[in-house]
Amino acid sequence: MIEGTPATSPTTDADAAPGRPTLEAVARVAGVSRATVSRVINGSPRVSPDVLAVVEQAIAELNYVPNRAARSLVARATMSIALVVPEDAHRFFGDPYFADVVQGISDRLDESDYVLNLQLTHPSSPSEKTRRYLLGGNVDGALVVSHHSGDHFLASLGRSLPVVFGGRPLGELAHPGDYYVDVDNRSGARHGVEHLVARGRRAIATITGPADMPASVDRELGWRDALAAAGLSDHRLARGDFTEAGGIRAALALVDEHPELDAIFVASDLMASGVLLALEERGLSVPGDVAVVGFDDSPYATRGKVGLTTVAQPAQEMGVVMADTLLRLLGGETPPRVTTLDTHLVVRDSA
Amino acid sequence: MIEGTPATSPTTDADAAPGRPTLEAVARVAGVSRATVSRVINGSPRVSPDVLAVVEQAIAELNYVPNRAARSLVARATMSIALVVPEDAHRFFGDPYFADVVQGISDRLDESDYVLNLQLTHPSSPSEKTRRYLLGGNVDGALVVSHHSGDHFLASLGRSLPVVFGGRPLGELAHPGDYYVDVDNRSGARHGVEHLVARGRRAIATITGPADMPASVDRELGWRDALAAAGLSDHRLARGDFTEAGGIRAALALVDEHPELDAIFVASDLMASGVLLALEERGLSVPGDVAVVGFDDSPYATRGKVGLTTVAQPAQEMGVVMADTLLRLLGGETPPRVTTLDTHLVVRDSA
DNA sequence: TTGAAAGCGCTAACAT
DNA sequence: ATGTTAGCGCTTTCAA
Repeated sequence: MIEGTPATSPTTDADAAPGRPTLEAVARVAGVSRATVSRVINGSPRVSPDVLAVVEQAIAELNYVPNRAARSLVARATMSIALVVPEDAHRFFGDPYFADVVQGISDRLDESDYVLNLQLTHPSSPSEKTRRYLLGGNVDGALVVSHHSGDHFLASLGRSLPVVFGGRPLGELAHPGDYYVDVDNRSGARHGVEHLVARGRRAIATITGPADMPASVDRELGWRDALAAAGLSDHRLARGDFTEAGGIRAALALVDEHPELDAIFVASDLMASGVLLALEERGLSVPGDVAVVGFDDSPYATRGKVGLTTVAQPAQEMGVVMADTLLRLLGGETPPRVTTLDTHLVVRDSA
Repeated sequence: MIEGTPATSPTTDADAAPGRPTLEAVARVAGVSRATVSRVINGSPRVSPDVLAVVEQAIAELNYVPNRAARSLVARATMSIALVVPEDAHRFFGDPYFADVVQGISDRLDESDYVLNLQLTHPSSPSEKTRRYLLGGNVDGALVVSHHSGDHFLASLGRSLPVVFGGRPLGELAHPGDYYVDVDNRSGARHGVEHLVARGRRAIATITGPADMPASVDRELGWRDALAAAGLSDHRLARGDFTEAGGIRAALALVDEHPELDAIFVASDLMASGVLLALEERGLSVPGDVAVVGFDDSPYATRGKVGLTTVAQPAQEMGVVMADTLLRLLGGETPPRVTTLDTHLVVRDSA
């Protein structure tokens, strides 16, 4: 089905098979042994310049491409890694953060010989097929990208396979040997809140994400850190769910219960976007009445009328580092088990 | 080699290798030949019930999983298909439409033995690596998901490999033999505009997408169809870019240039979301002053204060059908070259 | 119905 | 520096 044009066939053999050229065909054309061709392909230094030229010529001529399966079989490596996404598709694809992470992963992998196998799985329990796939030696390693990490199978996957997590695995699901790259959510949040304090705000509330997500927990901790350091009260808290609608609900609840609040630190830009809507609804000006600081520096930060001051996290770099860490692991190196990426504050209008 | 825990080893051989069990190991345990085990694995009917039971028992006992590479080598099939995404990552991941398509693809593929290789490429020219990958026999087929399809390499990919496109390849880039699944953008748009007409609107403008996207072109055509049928003028048109900001700009330009307009048919919900913002900015009420109909029925349709009346397209089904078509192609069947999915109008507040 | 044997395309000792 | 030779784990004729 993938017939190419026969083009040039310098050999005298009568057997010209129709399929893709094999290493053996190259060897024949170049007039050398298969081992030599193999050496050329794998960049061995033990090849004389002239032979190398001849072989490369033959390769080009035949448009030869090594057969991955054959190579994998003998090398006992699949040269492919899994991108495990234990999230609802909308959740995942709708989040600019993931877009950046995946782009970073893809970019880094482009420089390698590995390919990416996409595994969309149910958040709380990967399918039997996925499990078998991951454990069945079909990939050399895996990258797990998710906010959740609430699943035991994935949490323990690192014991059977080289795995790098995006974001710190949470609590009991974390294993001492886990590799992961995370952003410094806690200090990022702290800086965001400190900015609020520096702006003279004193009644600073927060809207967190779900309690089962490490990022939520850490950002909440950072909020408390800053308040404690400034001697401020940390009793104004509402829990959101990282959606815009959730942000609206939480903000409404917050202003109703704590009418005195003069600032809100929101754990994500998407929720902050909802907060802005809710505040407008209540006739509260931003940053006049209430200052708002978000988290992510996603496209949502600049979507509304008032630019969102937010804590930027290097999502794409996160992807790059994740891929890089796994690649080094697969290469037999010993990369750092934990990499923590820095955040930085982006000041716009809202605070 | 150092012996691990012997566990169960009914054989008398002294050579227990430590790696994953091979088919041969299963054969030994079951006391049959490798050929028989192979038959069992591949569901051959030529196996007696008792032997089958014994072999299955052995497989379960050893937790045997066939080696993909070995299988691919002999079967001359990789059992993997490429998901080619010639879009900017943000564009792609930020679009709920793609989320659904990919989910659909993934769902359908989960029922097969194929895995998905993610290929993020530059919209206008896939990297050399991607080209070699796709053409080098590394995948059995490819699924191209994009709004664009402005690239020649991808457009002609179908000649070297079974390929199914998501969305009709445009104009000169289309090849007679191409397989694709598309939604009926033209009639969908027409119905949307007809709804506007039925609501008594007469000065109906449109905001289109980029001219190089088939979906844009078709929706514009549908808009014209409806206007022509109603004897209305089709001179109120602004070109957008399928982004929210673009929708805002286009809407602003439209109301300034055609203050008399009483309705806008917008080629995507995301842009329509921007349109709603722009209209509010100008103090125009929806649907009071201006009625708005979007396209997609994405989450954006219900995000704002006023629910968006929109033309729903079955994005997830599109993914399923794409995958299904490719699978049938790979299976030697002859599925329809073109599948056109229906749209339907979802009436909310905006029109 | 079952087994024996011959590869699929490649790499990696081991010779030379 | 280059060639020879064994497989990697599986499927598949061909016999029995």
